[in-house]
Amino acid sequence: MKLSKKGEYALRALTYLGARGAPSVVSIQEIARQEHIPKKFLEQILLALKKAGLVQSSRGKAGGYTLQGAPAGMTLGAILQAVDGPSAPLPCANPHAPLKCPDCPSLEHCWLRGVMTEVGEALNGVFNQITLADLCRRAEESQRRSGQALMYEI
Amino acid sequence: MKLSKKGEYALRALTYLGARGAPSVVSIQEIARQEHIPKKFLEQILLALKKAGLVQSSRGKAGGYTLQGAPAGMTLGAILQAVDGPSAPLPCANPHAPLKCPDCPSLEHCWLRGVMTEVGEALNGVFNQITLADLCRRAEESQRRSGQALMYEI
DNA sequence: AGAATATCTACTAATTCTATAGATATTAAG
DNA sequence: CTTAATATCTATAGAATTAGTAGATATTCT
Repeated sequence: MKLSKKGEYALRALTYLGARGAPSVVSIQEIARQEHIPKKFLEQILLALKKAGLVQSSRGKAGGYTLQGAPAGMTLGAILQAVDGPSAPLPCANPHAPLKCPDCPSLEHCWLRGVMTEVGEALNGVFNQITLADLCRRAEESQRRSGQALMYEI
Repeated sequence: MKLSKKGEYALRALTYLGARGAPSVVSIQEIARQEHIPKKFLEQILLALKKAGLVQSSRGKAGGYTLQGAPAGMTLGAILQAVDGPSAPLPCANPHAPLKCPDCPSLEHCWLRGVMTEVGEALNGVFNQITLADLCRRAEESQRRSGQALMYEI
């Protein structure tokens, strides 16, 4: 239920990219500075986002990251799964690759499985209805209200 | 989004109580044995459930625990909150007692707050729509199918 | 009095999460 | 061709949370 730091940083970084409007190339360093995220940690996060196909990167001088695709097509669920890995309430409640829970005698005997699979799907539904576009919109509203940059710039 | 062991054990224990039908008194030891839960750990869990008003207890010989109220009135949300404490995606996204997140300059400047508050409420909605009665029903179905006791009895 | 139970507090062990370190590869520019 | 700025990758350390254990006390029934 609690958003992990990885998740939070991923949302901040992607929103920062999204708020740039046209797909511009932004370095890890810039994002880290502006959003107060440890640079080396952000490295790993952006790498995970890249593996998931949510951002593109270019190396070398003047390299950096760019959003891959429109913010409206990038759900909270996809973002969090990219950095935190797939998540089900119980190992056996993963709809795609159900695993026997360590304590259960077998998949079939776990009576929590059915309910928890449904719960997990309902939770995913929540995360999949919110997109990066929503986050960007909110961030810009907030920026307009305060007259300040996204998060920390004063 | 992963169910904690405390949460899982709480659900199992309460379902065990609920499946007894009429509010009968059951000892920690019996629940622990039948559901394969470490006894001392279960102690703490039942104590938390008692503090939250979800179970009653009686001490002394022949003492034990009883459900407080009907299973249909006991939501998954209430159960998990009792053992794991209140939970919001971010500290600032708690609808009742919002706290400044460690990294944020202030509550007002956090543009994640609005979205995350909504997400948290949607997630709570999911947990509050499922009750112990649902779990008991599922458990009994499972039991009928396999001809076995709730979880482990063979 | 004795046996079986719940209650309470403190502590230890295991696991997961967060962050850092350091080496390598790539690219642009001078 | 050298330098500077960047991404990439793997390993590890440090911190925090979760899971589980231990032991003493209080209560109740027989």
